[in-house]
Amino acid sequence: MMQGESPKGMAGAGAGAGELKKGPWTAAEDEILTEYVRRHGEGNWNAVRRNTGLLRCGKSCRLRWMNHLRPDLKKGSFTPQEELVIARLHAQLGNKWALMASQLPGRTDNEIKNYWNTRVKRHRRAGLPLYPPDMQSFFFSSPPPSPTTPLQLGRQRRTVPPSPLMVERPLLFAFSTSAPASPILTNNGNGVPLLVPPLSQFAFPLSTPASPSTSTAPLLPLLPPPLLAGNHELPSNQLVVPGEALTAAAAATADAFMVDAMVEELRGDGELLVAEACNVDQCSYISPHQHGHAFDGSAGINMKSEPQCATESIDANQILNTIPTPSTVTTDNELGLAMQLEQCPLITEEDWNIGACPWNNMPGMS
DNA sequence: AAAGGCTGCAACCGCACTGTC
DNA sequence: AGACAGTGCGGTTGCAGCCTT
Repeated sequence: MMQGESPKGMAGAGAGAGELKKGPWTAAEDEILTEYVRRHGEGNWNAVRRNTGLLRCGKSCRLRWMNHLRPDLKKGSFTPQEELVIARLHAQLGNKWALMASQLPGRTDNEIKNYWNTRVKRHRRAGLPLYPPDMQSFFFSSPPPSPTTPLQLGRQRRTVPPSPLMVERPLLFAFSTSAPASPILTNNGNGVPLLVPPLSQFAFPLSTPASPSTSTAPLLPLLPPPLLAGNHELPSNQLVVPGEALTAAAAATADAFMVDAMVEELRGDGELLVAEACNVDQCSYISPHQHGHAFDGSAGINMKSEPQCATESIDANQILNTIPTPSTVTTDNELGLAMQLEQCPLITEEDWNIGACPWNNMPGMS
């Protein structure tokens, strides 16, 4: 029985006036919606119903168009490259499906979300680490938090969910040696304490060994953790730095910028094309309080301003070597990673490499 | 061959944000 | 300033098809 034809969902042809149909879309409905969008363009989805008689709510129309009818959608399963991008994006952003989708042309947030949730289930069942080992070691000096679940996190809407890299991002920053203030002890939402340095201590010191004295050009577009974003509603168990808050837009921009660089990195053939090394003043994460331009109030994904920066190609080892090791920070998560990796001794870096042994060749993977 | 379990995916739901009046 | 509509997002649900026993 089709979902839309179930007694519960039946609100279509036979339904009373004003009733909205639910369930799977029919080809005829698709046709109507496609034709409407072709004529009027996207947006104003509630008008679809008014103008076409389609018994679907605006949200349903939008969803159908965005996820299935858009002509630029890419069909089929994810490529290994895409899977790697998703894993990396998730490592950096957490469950920011829309932002991730914006970096994967032709893919939808729903698609990515479904893929990832499936992956989480598989890996959990198989006792495998969620992220490739190189990412575990690169992004996390401690392991990524376990996949978010409602039980663990509760409702987190607009509260800057603790994405793995958000959680760990401070570790990728060098602290200003001239600023002795203590890091702020906060919480990642899972009850795991985090060390978040005051914003004033964030710096971009990851200069290349070749130019160790020039600290204005970061190797990676690493950004202050959005945990500090003042416009975000933070969970009560997270502390903010008063007066030194980034705006949500700035934080989103930061993520988008970082994602761009990451995708760029993946596009590089063999060599890790890492960063568009920027003068800090030119980078778009700067708070609008400091720079009035470049912030139009729109969300981050549309604000991928092209930094006016020189591009550098840097060997990955350089980056790894320049990332400060937070030797004094040991969390439950770190212990967890050690245990997790120990439990999976057969999974090597090679196993995760594209082509060599894609994830879907792993045990339990189809 | 049949039954039950599992998986992938489409769609819905509720909340939050944004713009307009 | 507040109400409202429109939109976006992430979590969840339910179903069809496949797989296993």
